Amino acid sequence: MYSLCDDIEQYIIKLIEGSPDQTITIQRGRLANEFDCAPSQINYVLATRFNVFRGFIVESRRGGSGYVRIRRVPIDRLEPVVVYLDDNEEYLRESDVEDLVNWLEREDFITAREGALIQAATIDALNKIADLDFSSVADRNRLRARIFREILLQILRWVE
Amino acid sequence: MYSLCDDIEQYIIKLIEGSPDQTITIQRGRLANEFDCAPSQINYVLATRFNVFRGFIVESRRGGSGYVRIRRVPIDRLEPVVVYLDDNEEYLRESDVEDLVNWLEREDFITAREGALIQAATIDALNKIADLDFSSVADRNRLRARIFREILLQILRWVE
DNA sequence: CCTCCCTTGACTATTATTGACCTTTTAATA
DNA sequence: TATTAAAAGGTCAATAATAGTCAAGGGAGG
Repeated sequence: MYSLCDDIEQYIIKLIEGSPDQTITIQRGRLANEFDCAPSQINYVLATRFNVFRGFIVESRRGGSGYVRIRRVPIDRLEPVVVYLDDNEEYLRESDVEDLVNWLEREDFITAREGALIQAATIDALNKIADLDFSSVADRNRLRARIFREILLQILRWVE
Repeated sequence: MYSLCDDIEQYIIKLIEGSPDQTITIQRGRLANEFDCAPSQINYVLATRFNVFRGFIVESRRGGSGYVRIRRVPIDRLEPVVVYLDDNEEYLRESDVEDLVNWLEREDFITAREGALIQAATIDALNKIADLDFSSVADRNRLRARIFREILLQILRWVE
């Protein structure tokens, strides 16, 4: 079954495989033109085939001489933790953060200093927003989970 | 994908790196002439790439023998940044965070990876809390500043 | 039919570039 | 000295060039 989507995916993958650093930089408009499709089709392909969970990261810039950069990165065992955070958003207490950070350190996913940074962002900072009208425990836990989640995704994406 | 803007930026950076005191003095008109562009283009590059958040200070003088002086400023302590965060809480936009993080990286206060973690916590995470009834821009900026601030304090406290 | 992808297009957001007009400083000259 | 022209640089708004988002519709397989 023919699919434009798959075509574009294959095309991009070929480009990446042919690049020395597993990174390509393209222009959305030009690519859309080559495939004679709507530009947003490219976004669809990027969102469904080149997201972090499939081991790619995408950066872009709008405006004159804008671009889309696609990079292949190795993925590892962090994914399940992200899923856990998604499922348990409103129950992520401070102590849970501490446990997770300890685990991440033990598993050598993060350095001790990075662990300290994470705790600063998800514990200390959230203890100092009493004035910000954001007091429900569940909401605070959710906020904590979102911050933690994004940090984890960042670790997942990271390549030296 | 050619970008005049990026070209001018690179050119200026080269000049600065080749100067003994990280300072260069140029003439807007002459530079604009070299790049065959509108003089105000130079102002645009200065405003977007060489502002304080990115660690540069620009001074200038008009009139006969006018000039534009661009200086890369080292910071030796993080406290001024923390003070800045306290004073400008409600105006700390995403782009300010990006610029500050880049600065911190260049000054070797943080690693590139730590920079990525900070951005995850203060940008990505805050873009995903629309449902958390926490939508005022100023409040969001404040929250961003608090998180950033705690992370910085953590870095300040950190000893290997 | 129903669902899940795919595909499109209208609308939005961001970044770069240019040009018209304004301000400041210096230098020549009345 | 006062005036004025020339030589800088500054500001701002309009336009162009990208990319992003979102909702609606289409079609193939169950």
